Amino acid sequence: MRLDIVSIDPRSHTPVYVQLAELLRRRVESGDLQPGSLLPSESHLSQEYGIGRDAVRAAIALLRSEGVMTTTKGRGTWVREAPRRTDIELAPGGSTVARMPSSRERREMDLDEGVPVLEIHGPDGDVQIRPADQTRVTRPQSD
Amino acid sequence: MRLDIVSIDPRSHTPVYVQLAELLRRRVESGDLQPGSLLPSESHLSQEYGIGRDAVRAAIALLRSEGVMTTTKGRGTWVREAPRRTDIELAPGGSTVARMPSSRERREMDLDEGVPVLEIHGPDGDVQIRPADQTRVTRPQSD
DNA sequence: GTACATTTGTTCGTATGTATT
DNA sequence: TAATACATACGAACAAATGTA
Repeated sequence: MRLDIVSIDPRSHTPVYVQLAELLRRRVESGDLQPGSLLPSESHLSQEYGIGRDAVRAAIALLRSEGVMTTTKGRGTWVREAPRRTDIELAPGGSTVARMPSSRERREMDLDEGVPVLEIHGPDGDVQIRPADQTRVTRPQSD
Repeated sequence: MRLDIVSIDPRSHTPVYVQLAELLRRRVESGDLQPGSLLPSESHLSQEYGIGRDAVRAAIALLRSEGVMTTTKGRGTWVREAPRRTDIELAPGGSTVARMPSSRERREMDLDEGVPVLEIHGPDGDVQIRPADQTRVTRPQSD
């Protein structure tokens, strides 16, 4: 049973698209919208909430940038299913940093929006770049 | 050898806003636009390149999402200055993953757009969340 | 303290292009 | 082919934040 906010107030000081994003995020977090499930179309959401299509698109873009949703042109928007993470052992003397990929890297590695990359540096200056949503960097209990 | 794009072709199959983003990114990478420097206003860029303001905003939004630019309402857009990274030693038996922060986390930690967070898990289940652009996770050469 | 100019933010309207079913 | 859905792009208007005279 849900008592969440189900309508949007255009007179609020909070932008309409932020309200919609929060509403949708809450539905994901509560399990009401399961990973893999399809969202209503932009036009549908636009009409359902009585807001402009730009606002719907902005809300979805925000959630995409957080890695919560993923959109396919001509098909629709889904709640993103995060892939399983593979453990990578950080070498002695190694290090790792995270950052957002450039557009080119995102294209070449076929990354969803809102997915960072991990730069894993070995002790000899070698660098490995991996999708952050598929990676967990570990250090073993004892060497 | 590639000649840099210095103008924008509205008939190209590459979207206008992507062309502008690439153009600006190249100017940053080449050092022509230094970190900390102010971009021309959206209206100025719109007129200079003969494109709509929406396209300019989309280009800048793209660069923000990559952590390249940062924008302040009412003031302008700057080339982002990345902070210095602090080393965090990954504990034996610990692990770390990277992801994008939620809107709330971004607000609470005062993170720029396009900045991931690192979840640093200790061996005892404790979790530390740090801005990825200020953090380097290391493992010492020998324990 | 006010008023103003500048700049970014939000929203709507409209049109066209591209991808999928 | 047709219908549906997302992507790009233009214009326009007003709101909100900032800095300055």
